[in-house]
Amino acid sequence: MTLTSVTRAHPNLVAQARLATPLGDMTAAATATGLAGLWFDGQAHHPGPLAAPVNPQQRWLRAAAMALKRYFAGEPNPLAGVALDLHGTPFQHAVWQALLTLPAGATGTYAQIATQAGSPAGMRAAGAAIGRNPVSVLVPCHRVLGSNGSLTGYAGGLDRKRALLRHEGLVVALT
Amino acid sequence: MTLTSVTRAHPNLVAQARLATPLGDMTAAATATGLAGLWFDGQAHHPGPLAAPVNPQQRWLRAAAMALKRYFAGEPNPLAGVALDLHGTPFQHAVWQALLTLPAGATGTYAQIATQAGSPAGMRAAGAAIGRNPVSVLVPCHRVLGSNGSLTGYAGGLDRKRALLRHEGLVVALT
DNA sequence: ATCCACAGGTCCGAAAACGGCGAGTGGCAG
DNA sequence: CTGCCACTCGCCGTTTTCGGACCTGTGGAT
Repeated sequence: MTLTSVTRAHPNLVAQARLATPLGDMTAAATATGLAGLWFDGQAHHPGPLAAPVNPQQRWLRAAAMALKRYFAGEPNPLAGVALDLHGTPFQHAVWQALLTLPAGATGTYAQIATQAGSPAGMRAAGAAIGRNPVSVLVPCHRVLGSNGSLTGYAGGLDRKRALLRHEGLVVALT
Repeated sequence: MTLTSVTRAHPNLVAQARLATPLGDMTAAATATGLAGLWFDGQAHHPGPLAAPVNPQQRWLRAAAMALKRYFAGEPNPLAGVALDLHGTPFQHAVWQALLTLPAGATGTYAQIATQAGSPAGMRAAGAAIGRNPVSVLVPCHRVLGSNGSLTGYAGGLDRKRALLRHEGLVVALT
């Protein structure tokens, strides 16, 4: 673990804050350039305690708070005005970028995302990359389902995935 | 488990409504093209809660309501003016189509329907397909009996099957 | 730096199980 | 001999289960 520990968290965070949502409290983190992370408490791949100072007034953290508010109010395009500064491998960036093309109320499959990310056979890898999405909710990794329509997984727990989809007007049956 | 997240009902429903009948309340669903489903509460293979908005004024739902009324009033050909837009496999479509050739007061056997559907040896498969008939009552799956005359089964319960047949003037003994 | 081994996560095809059946068989009464 | 059950077994489309294959990310070793 000598050098360059990657993806655990963004290398140059400058601020963090706590944000409350109908689905539980979250931690947000930002660099000077944009929003870098947004995690539910205790979710999978949570980066753990952050070094950055708490500062809810930081530009991108305020923006994130407003975006979340807009999202849960059902407004379209909640990410407007929020810059993202994500940290990951090229493939991960491609995958996360693909996620952003899914509008609210729509869903995609892992295979679809993989194709869009330039690796049509890499659906499993896409699954892994999606699981590591650093910005929950706003980067809509919850809109990706298995090719048979099953929920298959969510870092924040399947309950939240169901809730998010339901909030977007989709009818979710079970598991 | 491993269930699909989106309901396995017709993919593009646009409206649903509740309809009352002498045999119990039903849920009806329609696409823009025609009536897509009609289920007794709690019947087997009920699709569960539907995504479509409630709208009793939708064209095919009004048509279905009138058709049901005509049926229970004993009028012939109650389906006149009602378009159907059913969702199923080719075989299922063939079976359901075959059902529509049975006039009120007449009965057929599973073997007969299977033959008519193009699969003379597939009576058992026909039974399964008939059980999944999405439009109860109006698509007369209740007019199919075992080759020995037994009732054998009905998604809405044998009591309703008996009642429907009796209403059509048939003398039903038992089982 | 580079390489290698391993873990994680989904799709797809084949195979088996599951029904709203019928026909054929064999045992028992009448 | 004839008729009636109870049982078994073959049928066939659909659904579900299961195992294998593939790509990337991580971390330790060279």
